[in-house]
Amino acid sequence: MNLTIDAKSPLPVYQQVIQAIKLEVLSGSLRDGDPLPSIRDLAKLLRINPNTVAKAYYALEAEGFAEGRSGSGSRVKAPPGRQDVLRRAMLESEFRDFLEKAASLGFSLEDVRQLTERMKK
Amino acid sequence: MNLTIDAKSPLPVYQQVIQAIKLEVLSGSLRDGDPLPSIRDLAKLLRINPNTVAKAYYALEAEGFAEGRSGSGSRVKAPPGRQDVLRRAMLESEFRDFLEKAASLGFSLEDVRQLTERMKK
Amino acid sequence: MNLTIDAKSPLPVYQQVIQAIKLEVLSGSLRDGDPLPSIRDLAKLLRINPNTVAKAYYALEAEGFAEGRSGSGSRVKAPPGRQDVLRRAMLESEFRDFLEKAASLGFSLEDVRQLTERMKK
Amino acid sequence: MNLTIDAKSPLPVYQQVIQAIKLEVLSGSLRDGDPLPSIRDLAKLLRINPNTVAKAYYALEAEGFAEGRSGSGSRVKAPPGRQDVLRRAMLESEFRDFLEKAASLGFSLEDVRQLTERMKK
DNA sequence: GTGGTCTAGACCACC
DNA sequence: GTGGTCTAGACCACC
Repeated sequence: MNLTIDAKSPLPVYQQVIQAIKLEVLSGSLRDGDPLPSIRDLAKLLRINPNTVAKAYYALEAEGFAEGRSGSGSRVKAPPGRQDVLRRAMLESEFRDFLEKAASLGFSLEDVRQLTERMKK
Repeated sequence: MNLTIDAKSPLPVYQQVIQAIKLEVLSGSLRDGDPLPSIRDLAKLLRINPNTVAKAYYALEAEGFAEGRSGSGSRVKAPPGRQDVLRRAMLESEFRDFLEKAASLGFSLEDVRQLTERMKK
Repeated sequence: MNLTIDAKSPLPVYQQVIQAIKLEVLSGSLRDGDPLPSIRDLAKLLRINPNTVAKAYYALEAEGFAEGRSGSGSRVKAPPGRQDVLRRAMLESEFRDFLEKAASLGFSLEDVRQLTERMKK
Repeated sequence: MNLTIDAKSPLPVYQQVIQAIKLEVLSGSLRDGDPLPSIRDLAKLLRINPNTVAKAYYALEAEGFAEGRSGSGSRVKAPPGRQDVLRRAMLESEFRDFLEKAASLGFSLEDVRQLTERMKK
């Protein structure tokens, strides 16, 4: 678990927690059955309120990314479907978002391609 | 002016308006001295509250992207500095954000480069 | 809207609110587009915390039974599918639950039928 | 003894145990003086914590449905009063609850009667 | 006014 | 210890 909270982000804190954990699952850092930190521990670590973590965990459960029983902690539940396909889909979705912003700044896909070439060096 | 509002976005509506207008200026669609739509017109167009537009215009003035007196409408004020340099800087900043997300999904710059190659075709 | 909260019920308060509103929708008392009471008003009416009502409304939105925008209140969203079919399905599901309890008490469907006959009179 | 525990039920586990045993007594499956399984055995069988079973047994004793000293196991104590009268009372109480739910869905006693007729076939 | 988010702190059932 | 629920009260964006 390697996640940080950006209090200034427009994305609500509990959604940042959701995103971060989803990414860990999709990138393979967290696998099916792995224990998640307890609500209180994660809250302490991130210096946020336990209720906020609970809200995130609750949403993760509703989306099938976690499972928790009273008294025995929460665990990761990798969603059905191949993880690599989901990862790829998320990457392409993010890339399209980026291309849209680039376009509104007046840059083309070719400009972006050149940017990647320059950064490689 | 070609901007749309996403009510569900975590980014507050007035900030979406600010961003959109800044992009228009940096991309050259809006130039120094161009008139901005009246608060009422823009509010009607975007179906948002005039107060929200007013708040955005006020912020744009504070940042030096617009200037206007009540009664005579608002006008674009292109910030000092070369627009193309600013545009480029924004592109690169957005690209770095995207690369960070890609990295957290486990993808490298090389993976992204290949993605641009595939999209070119 | 005619709902009461039973503080002693094992069913959490926010779930009681969810159930009650779903029933109103399925029974036709609340129709698509009808306004729901504001979170604060309903909280005052039921003498519960606004957060608890908000949690219920949030869940109703997630399930497609309501829709709410900041600043303009929440509205009922009747789910797709014929209401009468859903109502009937809920009735039968509740009836099966009841029959199960009756069975564990040692009563048969026939006993239940006789009970309905006696109550008719 | 034929009882199952639903961990997701809003009814606390220990209360589910209490209910189940009461039903066994009222339906005559368990009779005055019959031995109850040991706390450890029942806990193992239901895969719940022995403390939870102990809590249920303790409550049953308080309500006069069981009696037992540590070391010698617990025994059923059928409450005074005719069992069939109690059974009937519980059935009718459950039925009234069901009718209330049916009513809130917009169904009448007559609708329920027709439902039992259809299920008979 | 409206809903959305968050903190601080409490109590519960279960472990 | 664990998660689940709830209250009281705050601040925010939007109306």
